[in-house]
Amino acid sequence: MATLTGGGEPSATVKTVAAHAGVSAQTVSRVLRGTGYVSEETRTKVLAAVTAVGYHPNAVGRSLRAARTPMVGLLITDITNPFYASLHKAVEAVFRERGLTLMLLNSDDDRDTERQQLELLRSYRPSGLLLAPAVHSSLTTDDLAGFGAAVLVSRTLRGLSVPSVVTNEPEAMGEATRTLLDAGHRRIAAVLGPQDASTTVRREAGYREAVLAAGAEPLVCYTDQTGPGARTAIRHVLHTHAGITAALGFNAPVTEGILAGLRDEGLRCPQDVSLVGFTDAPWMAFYPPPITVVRQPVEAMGRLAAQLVLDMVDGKPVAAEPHVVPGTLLRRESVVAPSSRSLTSPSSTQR
Amino acid sequence: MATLTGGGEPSATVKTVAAHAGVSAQTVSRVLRGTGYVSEETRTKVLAAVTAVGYHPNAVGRSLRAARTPMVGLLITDITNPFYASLHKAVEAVFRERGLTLMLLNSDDDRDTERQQLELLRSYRPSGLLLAPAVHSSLTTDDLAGFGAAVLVSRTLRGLSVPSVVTNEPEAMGEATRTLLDAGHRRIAAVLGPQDASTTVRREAGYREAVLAAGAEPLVCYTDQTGPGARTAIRHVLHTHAGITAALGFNAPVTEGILAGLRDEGLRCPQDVSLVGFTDAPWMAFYPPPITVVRQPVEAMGRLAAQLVLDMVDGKPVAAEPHVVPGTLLRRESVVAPSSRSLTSPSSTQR
DNA sequence: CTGAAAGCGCTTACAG
DNA sequence: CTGAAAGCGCTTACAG
Repeated sequence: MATLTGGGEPSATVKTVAAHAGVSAQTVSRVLRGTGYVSEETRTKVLAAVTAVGYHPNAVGRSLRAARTPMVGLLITDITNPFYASLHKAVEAVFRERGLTLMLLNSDDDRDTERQQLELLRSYRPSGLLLAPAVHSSLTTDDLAGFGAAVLVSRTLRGLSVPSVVTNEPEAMGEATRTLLDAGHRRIAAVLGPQDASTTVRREAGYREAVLAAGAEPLVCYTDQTGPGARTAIRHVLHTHAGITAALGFNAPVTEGILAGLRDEGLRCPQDVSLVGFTDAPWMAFYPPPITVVRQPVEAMGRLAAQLVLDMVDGKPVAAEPHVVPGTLLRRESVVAPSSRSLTSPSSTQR
Repeated sequence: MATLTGGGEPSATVKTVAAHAGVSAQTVSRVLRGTGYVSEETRTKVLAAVTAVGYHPNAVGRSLRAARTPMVGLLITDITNPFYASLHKAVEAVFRERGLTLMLLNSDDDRDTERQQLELLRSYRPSGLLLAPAVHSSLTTDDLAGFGAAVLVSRTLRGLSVPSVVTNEPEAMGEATRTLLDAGHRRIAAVLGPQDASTTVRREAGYREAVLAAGAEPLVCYTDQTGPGARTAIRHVLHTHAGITAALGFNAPVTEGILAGLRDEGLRCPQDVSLVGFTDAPWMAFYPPPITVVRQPVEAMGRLAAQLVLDMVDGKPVAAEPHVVPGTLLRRESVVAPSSRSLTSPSSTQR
């Protein structure tokens, strides 16, 4: 059996290069950074020496001297949520162009893990931070001092006076709800995220306002915003509240969970239960039926949030009020008029 | 309008703490790292000083002295591919436990971006690297020297003699193909990934062997392994090859794209075209019909790959041969016997 | 246009 | 059990 172990000969430094080129270390530094005047001859000599000795710059040395690392943290709750994966991709593209590294950190939506990860990030002396706070986050404005540029994305947090980028959740959720009301639905279940998350609060507000304006009764349940959680939740609400003919999904995983739960109960979408999701996913476009959904502009949110961080890094003033990027309702085929089934109890259709 | 700019007062260092506690800097260091003998009294004094002056360790200083950063890179092609998102999550969990930071890098499946990102990672003097190489990667074993511990995940690369973690792709793909053959299908389209990717090569081999053993004709097409790419590809192959009654999807996004393409063509799954996917996704379990799929053990692959890096970091020997984690076929409802439609041209069903 | 000196924050030998 | 000294690799003033 062939085996390998971690190797590692001492690597070349600016000094090695300097010695090889017959110049000083800071001349090497000047050539590499492209700053200050260097004669063309010296420049060529140095570059030749760089390849000759196989020199690779050491970011750690540079960062120590510069007091800041050209790195921005992105602290989210779960990378397997496609919304955050797309957010990471959009943010990374902006930063890469500017020569900044993006460091991804997972909080698992846990308050202590969040603090721990933030402490880790802080130890690298990053230039900035993009943060989607954990549900019961204990972070304060003081905790975010020292990150220089800090910006909230998607979720906000009471008492954190930091710029933020969000969607027009109340309006978008209101529109989604009215789509169902207009189709004739009166008993519409809203399957939301964690009760105290700002995203839940804002989306619930839009839902309640629309439902109450139509003289209907709000039917909400809270979940951990995962598919399995939503699957259990929708089944429970169907059993405890008779006559539900429509549902609203908090995010893409929750919308998945609702469809799974409906299937568990032997209910069809949209014939038995109409559905509107919040946050699009590729499969929703060709699912039978294609799912009507509020498209969250995740790329735009990511780019804007990244730009705010860059502006703050550059010392430009940034508005402290939330920056709102509007979502749009994509009308597909998962909403139809309620059927007569709505009058029978769901348990009668179970096997 | 309230405005904020990036702040940042000079932060406390070990010296600040030392002065406050009336001890030396390296005593502070000893207390913080928990190494060597320190009297209980000194220890208490130092810890009090740490909170008093608001000290936060600087990883940059530590890394410079230690020559290695407690950081491992994970270089993948696209974080919005759920397989890689889950891989990141699994790997991160293992490393977090060991106090290692995971740094996510995107290559966009581009050879130059891959080199660029690797160079960036190298500048941080990381302790290791987990790599899913780009399709036309130009990396050599030499390029990976200096990363100490390097391990390939999911994809391998000819000429790279580095430990790797893969699935039993030929066997699993063979089994998936035989499921379709056994149901009576003879014209089975395999919608694969990029032609030169090791994953494509291995899965195609399993497909071809099974098809040829059954005396049928292989029908393969290559894609960029994204949903939109697969959507175009399946439509094209349906038009150029008459009588196709079944399809095999290379990964989750490709399986999505196949379903979208079938819908475009007015074809139903499974009545008109049976389907088997490679790599599971949550929505596949309750899609109508639930999709039969080869489940890739992504968490197990991630944990194993992470463990190999840890072993190499610890100087333990690691087998250079590929480490194979077996996938399993999940039989759901997207495979049925071919119908008579198979005798009509797909264009006749278009509107 | 180029170089000698100092220091970023930390930890590793080496002395007491 | 504790401290004075040196140095990790780089870049920033400061001189020539």
